[in-house]
Amino acid sequence: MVTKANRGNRNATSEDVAQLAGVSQATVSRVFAGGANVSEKKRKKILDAAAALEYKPNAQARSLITRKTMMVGIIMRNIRDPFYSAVLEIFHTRLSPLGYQLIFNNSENEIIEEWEIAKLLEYNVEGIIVTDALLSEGATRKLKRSGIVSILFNRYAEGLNCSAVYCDNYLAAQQIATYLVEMGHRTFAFISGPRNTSTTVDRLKGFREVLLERKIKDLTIIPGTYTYESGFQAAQELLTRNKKIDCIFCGSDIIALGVMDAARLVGFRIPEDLSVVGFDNIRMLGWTPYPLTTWEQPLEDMVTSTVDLLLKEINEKNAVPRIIAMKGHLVIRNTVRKKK
Amino acid sequence: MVTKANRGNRNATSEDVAQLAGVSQATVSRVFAGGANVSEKKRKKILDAAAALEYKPNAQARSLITRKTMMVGIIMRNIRDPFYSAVLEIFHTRLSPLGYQLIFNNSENEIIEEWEIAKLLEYNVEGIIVTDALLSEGATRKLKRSGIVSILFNRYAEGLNCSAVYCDNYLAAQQIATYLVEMGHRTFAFISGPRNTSTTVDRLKGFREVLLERKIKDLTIIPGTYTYESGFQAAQELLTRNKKIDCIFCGSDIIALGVMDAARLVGFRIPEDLSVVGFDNIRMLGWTPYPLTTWEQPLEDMVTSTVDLLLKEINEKNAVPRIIAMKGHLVIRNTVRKKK
DNA sequence: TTAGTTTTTGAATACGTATTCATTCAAGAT
DNA sequence: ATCTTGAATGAATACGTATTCAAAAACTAA
Repeated sequence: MVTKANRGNRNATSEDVAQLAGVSQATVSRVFAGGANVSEKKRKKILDAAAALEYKPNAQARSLITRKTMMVGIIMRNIRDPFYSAVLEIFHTRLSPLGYQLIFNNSENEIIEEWEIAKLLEYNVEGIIVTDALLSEGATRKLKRSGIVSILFNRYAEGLNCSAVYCDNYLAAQQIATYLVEMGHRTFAFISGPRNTSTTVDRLKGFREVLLERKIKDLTIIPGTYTYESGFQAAQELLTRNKKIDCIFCGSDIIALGVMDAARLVGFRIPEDLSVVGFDNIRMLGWTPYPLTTWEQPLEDMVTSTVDLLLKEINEKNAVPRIIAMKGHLVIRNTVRKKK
Repeated sequence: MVTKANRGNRNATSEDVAQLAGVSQATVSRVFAGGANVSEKKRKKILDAAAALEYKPNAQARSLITRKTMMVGIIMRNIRDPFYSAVLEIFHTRLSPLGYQLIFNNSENEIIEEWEIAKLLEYNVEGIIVTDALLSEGATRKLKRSGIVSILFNRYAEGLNCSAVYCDNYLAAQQIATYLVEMGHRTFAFISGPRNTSTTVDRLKGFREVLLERKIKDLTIIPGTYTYESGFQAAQELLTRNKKIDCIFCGSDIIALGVMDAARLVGFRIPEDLSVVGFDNIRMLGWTPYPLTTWEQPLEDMVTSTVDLLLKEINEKNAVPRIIAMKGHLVIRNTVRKKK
């Protein structure tokens, strides 16, 4: 038998609570939505009734009326890279206390197309964070028209009308190059991520500029995919050529690990025979086989900025997209040969 | 001016589409909800109108009426462990094509309490997956009462009335122990995860049984936390004692990496001076410094089983909780000394 | 006391969809 | 032509909440 009390085993609603507490549904709502004035006496009664019925507000019904879902979508590439696992963890740590739920999406694509955000649109997320990838023009337009904020993390695109937070790769590459040259290196290789991404382009630009200034021309470029295997394979190629190479600059730490393992396998000692520099400063670098000199991305700060930007754009309708570059710094360990 | 057409910049609704197509809202709904019969002529008109207005169904409104949110919560510990990054990726790969959205939650707790699932309840997820942790009794009861399915991944609890999918640790430990004894080892250490978890208890049981059978009593147990640092430190302790140890069995690959690095640092060669066995078979083990012999968990199959179970319990009201053990197998690489 | 002010409250409504129910429509059988 | 049947449709309703509006209640000041 379905009585008023058990409602066929459905969860209690504000209506049920109202009935038990002897008030109207509106008053119950006022208690749980916060803000509005409710007399202490009734508030207490309502809270008691709610506890008795194990009442919890229904998020779907709520967002239907408030037009706020308090959900954010995150689309990640390369979640298996420890750098990005950390990114995800930190995003959750930041967003959860603000009451946002995080809808996780994995993608293997360099550019996120419309079909990949379709479900997030249906669910009316308030914002979308994209890490290590771009949004297609179509996707960006669609988001804009739907009034959904989007932010690129660790990538940016000039014409795209989309906010971004990234590590200043141009500056980083300049400083890395300067350091390497000062340490006496003359012939370089750069194992990058995919071509034509802001990350790769900026790093290449910064690195090249420094070399040009010093009249060094010896730079081999091998685009890769930010994976261990990609680094391993590129290094094998590089090191079995006739040409001697002083130093390999890697687009990510994971690439660098592949490079180091490949190099050691062919008999190169690091840093005596070959210097290696990474990028990211993932936690693993504290592990003994990989004392990698690298560029630390200010991960926590980058996430904080991203979340700030997200909130700002969610609240300020028509905010102008911003692109924020963050600095980072060189972490010197033990994979770059000292000056002779 | 707010006209019928632009509705103050809100997204188009089924009502808008209906109006433009010259049909009723009900018919529009029938087209998008699928199943029901609609004449080809009108269907075409509706789809055209929907495309013109960029209509997409509103998930919140839909779930309010269908009582299905098509959302699943996942609560993960140790997301930085590559094993669990992979787990997350695979869960997404499996669930996404089924139309489920994945709400990601991170937790550092061994036991998930009620407050950690509260938001997921408000959002009416249809199920909750918990990896590498348990649900508290209170949380389990609450979920049950709310009609939300919960499944433990890689843990189980006897009395908890909660489904689980895990790797048969008892069996695994038995086979590992057998292998190690046959290889001639006699003194052992086991660096486990946290005490009193099913994982640790089962492995210990299996390992001990085999040793007992062979009258070997030399087993030192050090509980840890499934981290590199935990393994590193435990190994340092173990190896600087007077007591000689043949072989260390590690609760996870990541622990084993810490152990190997610590051992090498103290001058032990692996496997000549010390054998090490891991658990999980994470991808990193293909990397050259860590040719770890380990137990492979059938990751893909475990996720598949978990998803199957999840769907089954979501659809069959009152399904009996099931606990599924999966087998896995030994992967022999190069960190266990061969029989003399 | 009374008039005026503020706070508290409930009835009614809207959010955007799926579904029920009754009605219309088209087609096939006689 | 009529009757029967099944498909196609629209009107109305429900899902569970927040919010508006007007009424009621509780204070304040005189």
